[in-house]
Amino acid sequence: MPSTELPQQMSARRIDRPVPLRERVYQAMQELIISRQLAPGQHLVESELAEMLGVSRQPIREALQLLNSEGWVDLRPGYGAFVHAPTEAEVDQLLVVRAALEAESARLAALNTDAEGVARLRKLCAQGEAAVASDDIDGMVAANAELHRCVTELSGNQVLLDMVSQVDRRVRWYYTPIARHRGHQSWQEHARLIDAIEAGDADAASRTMREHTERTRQSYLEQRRENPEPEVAPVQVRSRRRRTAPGV
Amino acid sequence: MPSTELPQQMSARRIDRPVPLRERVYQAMQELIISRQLAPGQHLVESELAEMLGVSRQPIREALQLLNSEGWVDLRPGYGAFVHAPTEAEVDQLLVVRAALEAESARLAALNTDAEGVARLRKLCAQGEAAVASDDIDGMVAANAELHRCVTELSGNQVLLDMVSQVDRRVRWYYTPIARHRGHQSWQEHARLIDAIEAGDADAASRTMREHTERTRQSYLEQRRENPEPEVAPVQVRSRRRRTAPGV
DNA sequence: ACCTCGACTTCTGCATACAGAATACTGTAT
DNA sequence: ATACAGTATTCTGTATGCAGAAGTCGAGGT
Repeated sequence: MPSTELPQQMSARRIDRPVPLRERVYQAMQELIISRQLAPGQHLVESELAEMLGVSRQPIREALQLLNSEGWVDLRPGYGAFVHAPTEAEVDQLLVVRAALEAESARLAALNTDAEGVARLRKLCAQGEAAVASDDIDGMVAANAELHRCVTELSGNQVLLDMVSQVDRRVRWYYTPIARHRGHQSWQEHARLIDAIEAGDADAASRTMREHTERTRQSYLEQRRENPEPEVAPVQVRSRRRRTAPGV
Repeated sequence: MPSTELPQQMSARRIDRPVPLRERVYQAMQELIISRQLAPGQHLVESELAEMLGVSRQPIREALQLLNSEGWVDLRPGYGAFVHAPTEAEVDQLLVVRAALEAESARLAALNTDAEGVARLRKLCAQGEAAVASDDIDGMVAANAELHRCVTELSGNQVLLDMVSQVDRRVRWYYTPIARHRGHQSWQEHARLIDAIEAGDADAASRTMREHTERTRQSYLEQRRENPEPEVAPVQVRSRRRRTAPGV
């Protein structure tokens, strides 16, 4: 029974409001997908998920709706849900969109420039360079994500932030190989980007960000070409198929 | 491998598959919101909607999830759903994002330029100009929407198309006054945009689109300043409050 | 051996039911 | 009159049940 009392220690929420189950299911499933425990293409059976997560089908369904609207799973109306399997073309398109949105973020951030924000950026940049120096891939990825997010926050455009975050989650899978591929250069570009933002030079900031994300995209394409399908578990069969009980 | 892969059976896509109830509810509610029959800020009670539309609460809930993820309603976890009431700042931000995405669309469309697509654009442009000539506001809005959509389609980027469509639906409310405000000039700009796309001049196309959407945004801001709240029904009370049932 | 037809299984879609949470109301005290 | 507390009520969140549709498997015909 899911009536398990959990110590409501999440602070991001309003005072003591229980996080809806659907949201926890959403989070859990997103992580299962990112970690490949739910493989791309896999058929998701509601009752199995319900059992696996210890809840009823209802919150599962609602979470699936959400995951669908963000491109994590595909819903075939009469049939079921499938973990979305992004093609190379699709990831490429996502990176193009991301490039456009982030270039706009940088432009607006430069127009909104503010000393405190620039300081945050510098700090993150330093963290990233440190990660490069110690060859810490995960650290690079993390600092990179935070830095980009910070730029978008500094744009002051909440809609933009939501959108970039959404796109970003969908391509997060692909950052690790990219970071491995061009870690050092990437952080030089970040430094120049911050210079432009600090100077309030909107065009330069936009252009620098665009070139930066464009190189990231190129890097992805090269990586993928060298390593076409990065350990994609091949559709890991849905469920043990109970043979029809032979009556005899 | 003696490929016994099912040949035609693969397209077993029933043409008359029954549209899921949740989707019809989604459509219906979106139209109710656009037509202001459900007013911004209004509290949506699931059971009332269910009764109004003649279905159970389940498809209502699923539709609400969808409407929430697209910004049509706000979901307050413990409490309920409310028709989203966009602020001026939010609409402005949406228009900024739209400008960035559409500029990218135009850029890509110019790179992908193709005679057949340009012909479609020209035709839509002619329709729009005809609508301007006959002072047909709705015609202008429709032709405008189709033209912009067409440009994004020509970009060849499906992700971009999805994203632009989503943003576009959220600002559709505001197109009519804008069209009324600057109908004629708008179509001159469209013509120049198409020229740039036809010429394959990506920078010009991008710049033209950006200036165009930027003027649209300015037009919105002016309009809104003249007419701060375009007939927003003020939160039309939720439900007749049944006095405590007087028993027998 | 291949294809077709038919029944079975399983799953989704939808409806209903129940418990807890949040709100709004009412009465009382200051 | 205002503020506060207690109570009542409504609504959401979640679980469960049921019917129909989609897919699958197997048998029989060609």
